[in-house]
Amino acid sequence: MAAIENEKASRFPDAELKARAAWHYYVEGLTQERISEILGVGRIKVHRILSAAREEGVVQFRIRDSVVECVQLEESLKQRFGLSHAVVVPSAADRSNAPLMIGHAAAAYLADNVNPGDVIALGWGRTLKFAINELPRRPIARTTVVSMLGGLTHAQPLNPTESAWELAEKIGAECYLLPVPVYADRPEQRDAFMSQRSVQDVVFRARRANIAVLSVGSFSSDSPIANYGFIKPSELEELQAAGAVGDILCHFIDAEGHIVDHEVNRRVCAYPLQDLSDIPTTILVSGGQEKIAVMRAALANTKVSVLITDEDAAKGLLNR
Amino acid sequence: MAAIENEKASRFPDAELKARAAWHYYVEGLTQERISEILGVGRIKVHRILSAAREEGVVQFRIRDSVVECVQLEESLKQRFGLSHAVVVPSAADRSNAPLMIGHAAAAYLADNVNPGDVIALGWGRTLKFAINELPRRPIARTTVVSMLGGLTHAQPLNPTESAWELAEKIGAECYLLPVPVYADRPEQRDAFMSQRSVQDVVFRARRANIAVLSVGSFSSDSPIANYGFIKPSELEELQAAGAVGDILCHFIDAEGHIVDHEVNRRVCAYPLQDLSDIPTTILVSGGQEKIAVMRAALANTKVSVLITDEDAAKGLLNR
DNA sequence: CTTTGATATGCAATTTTGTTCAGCTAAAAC
DNA sequence: GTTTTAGCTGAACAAAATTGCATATCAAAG
Repeated sequence: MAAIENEKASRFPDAELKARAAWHYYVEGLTQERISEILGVGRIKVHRILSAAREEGVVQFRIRDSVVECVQLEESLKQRFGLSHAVVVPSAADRSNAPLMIGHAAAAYLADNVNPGDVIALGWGRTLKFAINELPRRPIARTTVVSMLGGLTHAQPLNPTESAWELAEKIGAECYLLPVPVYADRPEQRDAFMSQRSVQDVVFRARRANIAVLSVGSFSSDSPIANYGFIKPSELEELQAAGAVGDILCHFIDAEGHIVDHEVNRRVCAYPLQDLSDIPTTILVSGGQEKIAVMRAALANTKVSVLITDEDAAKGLLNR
Repeated sequence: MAAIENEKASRFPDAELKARAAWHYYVEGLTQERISEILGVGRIKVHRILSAAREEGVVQFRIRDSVVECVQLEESLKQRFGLSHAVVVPSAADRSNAPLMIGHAAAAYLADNVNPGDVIALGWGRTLKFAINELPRRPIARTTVVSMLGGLTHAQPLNPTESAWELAEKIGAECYLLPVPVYADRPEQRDAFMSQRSVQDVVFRARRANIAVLSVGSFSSDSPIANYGFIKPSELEELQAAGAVGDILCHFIDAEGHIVDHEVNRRVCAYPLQDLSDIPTTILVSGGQEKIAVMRAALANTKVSVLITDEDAAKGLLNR
């Protein structure tokens, strides 16, 4: 139970200042120096306040006109994969920024599409983290957030537990977490964990969710699942050798979207992949070149209703 | 009928470029130089594209956390004036920017509160122009915009006709205009104009609106009504001598909100002030020191349900 | 073919913004 | 009382954005 400290404490706890500075800077168009006079703080501090405001999503940038090409891709994706909705954003120029861009779009989508009373089942990933980060902190009545994944033992900045908690806080939701590690040490342990009453209870709640939000992971070197070290490099190789192209909800799947037969997949403490079909709306948030294969796999064998992605991935998915 | 040319033609008609540049700049955080490489245009052109994007409201800045003090003012205003809703934004540091800030808030409010099927009766003013400008260009089904004011004979950039048209275009609404000058030369002419079938028809439509959006004008020197010259300086003085504190829907009113008895008020071609009560939701969008008196007057004798203003004005209204 | 005028482009100077680093303060530990 | 540490702060520098101005481009008119 130890270290889930809410490290949220921002460097500038004064929301007042952040909001005021943001108004003067972004809306009124004043210079940082002028703002420093008005607020009576140093110019550099104004700069830091503004940085923090962006960082924490106090200011949100919204781009209204969509890019023509992206709109066409959205249409094609909907048709090709039977989606009810698709959002395609321009690809990031720097590969590593893809999660930022897609997360931004996901935040906008969620802000518009989460309604009072909704129950959100949440996956995990860098893209989702960005999405949650950019979400407005506006309470939505009677919402619930349920994590579909166990937590990390060594508390990391990017953590299913942390993400669920942060989302819940933003929209003022009740929050249910899986009080187990995402990967048990051995399959029998997993079974023991999962059969616990408290865990079953959370899984049951997830099953009753009306919205699932999740992303997929690839084997690329900067993937968190590869770096955090709870899967050994040797296991990653074995998985790839067994045909895995990536993971969805921490289940490793092959190119057809089927769960690969490997011990790791028997150690995962998560909402069962095949049960996603019980959730009416499934939102898949992922993009970037390196995710194309696993996204195609996920779309092939998992019911996805909404896809939020970028141009690169959209094109890749459509060019078979 | 002459010169209502839609001068909208922006310097950068390519919405594609604007949207792409905005994504890379504001969301991805790239430098303008980097973007110029990606888009294959000059660095300075990128800058100009971004300016245009802001200018035309392709990028929108939204500040989520509100300023504590402003929230308190909102509560007080609601109580004091029996409003159903109030929005208070920080005051602009430069007096002349007040319309920018308040317009921004009004745009956000309208974006959230205009629903399919709504009929919007529209007033006129610089603040409203900014609001419309910042509104997302997103069609809202079956909406209608009706101008509550006549037009200007010498087409000016700031013009009731132009504003209504622009709003209609943004939300994909049908648009009805009063095909007469806002001030007739003589009272009898006004009566003749207003009794025209086409005019009556538009006024009738305005009366059936469910939302009225309007602002008030003061006598300050930078007020458009003073500068555009369709009211003579001598008349402005007479009006003030007669107790007028400003105008609402181009009707000049005294401190109690009653229409001042003066010829100018018998020449105005506009939706009748007292008939505002026929419209369920009336949104008053105005602020800044110099508008306090006329805002108080308007609130005293006109049914206002929503007030969007700034700190200065809010404080002024509350300190009697 | 040249002129004219309107528009677009990029250079260069200037302003604004971002970053790094060393010093300062104050609370906690010794 | 001194040391340690963490957190701020702003000066100085580096990078980026902005603006005025001169030049280029192109279409219509002469």
